[in-house]
Amino acid sequence: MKLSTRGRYGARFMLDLALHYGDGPVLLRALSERQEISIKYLEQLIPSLKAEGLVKSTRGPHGGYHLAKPPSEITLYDIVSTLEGPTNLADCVSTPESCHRSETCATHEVWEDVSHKIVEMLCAVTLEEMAKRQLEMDGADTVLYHI
Amino acid sequence: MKLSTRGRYGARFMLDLALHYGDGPVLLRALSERQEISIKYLEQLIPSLKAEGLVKSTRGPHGGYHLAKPPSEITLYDIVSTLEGPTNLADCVSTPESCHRSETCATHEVWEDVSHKIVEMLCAVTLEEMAKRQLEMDGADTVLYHI
DNA sequence: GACTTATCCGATAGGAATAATAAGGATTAA
DNA sequence: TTAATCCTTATTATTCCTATCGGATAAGTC
Repeated sequence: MKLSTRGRYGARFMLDLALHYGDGPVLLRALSERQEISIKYLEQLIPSLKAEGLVKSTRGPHGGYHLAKPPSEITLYDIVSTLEGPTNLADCVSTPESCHRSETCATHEVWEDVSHKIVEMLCAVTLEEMAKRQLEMDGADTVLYHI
Repeated sequence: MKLSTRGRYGARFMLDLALHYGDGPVLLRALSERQEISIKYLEQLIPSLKAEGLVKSTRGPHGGYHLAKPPSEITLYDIVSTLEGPTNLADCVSTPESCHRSETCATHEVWEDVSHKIVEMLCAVTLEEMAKRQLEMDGADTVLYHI
């Protein structure tokens, strides 16, 4: 039922890139410090995100990572499914042949229905929207601190 | 993202009881054979379901298990949350203090939103509905076999 | 062309959770 | 007395998660 750190850390990584979209490459070390996630762990997630065409990189000095597309074109579903595989409640949803009961099992149908709705919800959330939300939260904080 | 076997097998166990609701106690050995789940594993799940008031038992000869309430009053959420704990995408949803970033993290808000909607979906599915679905599937099968 | 900076790649390892089985005996009720 | 649940303990394999180390490769910089 829970996401693993791959999906959760990956979402934070991508959100950070979205917040710096258009500013040139983001230095991994700086991102790692902001998000409090080890560089080495992020390095494990990045290849999948690159292969999926969500992230690009620039090597060498002043290099780093940046989104491969505008934040409005990247959804939470893209990120989570890339890093964790199919976002289903049970394996029988994506591979019905994994359980010989699939065709005659009412629970299979229910897992399918709920899983499909979860996919819809994740698809509905874009990085643009998340970045907006983050900026609003940061703004609210600033106001509080200045009282 | 996936449910564990506790939630999935638990759902099958409860659905089987729902299908025999009103017929007296269901013999665990018979249910175990129908559902292809070992008795010993089911015995691990049952105490939680009893403690939550979802299942009752009758000991001795002709004993077995039966639902503690009508199938219409038991939801999939009752079953899954009893057997797997909070149905959240991240721990920070149920226990925000588990991550010091919760208050200033946009991903936290998103996990919260999606998790709440998942809860709503699971609450909307009753055992009565699932039993109905199962009977319809079985009926369809029967028709096919008789062609 | 040497040097530096940063990404890239592979291997590994501890730890936790999951999944399933097993054995044996206590308890209850027909 | 017998058939069933109930309860405890143990064990075992397996997978997943998380994190870290060391070095290879590429691209700018001087």
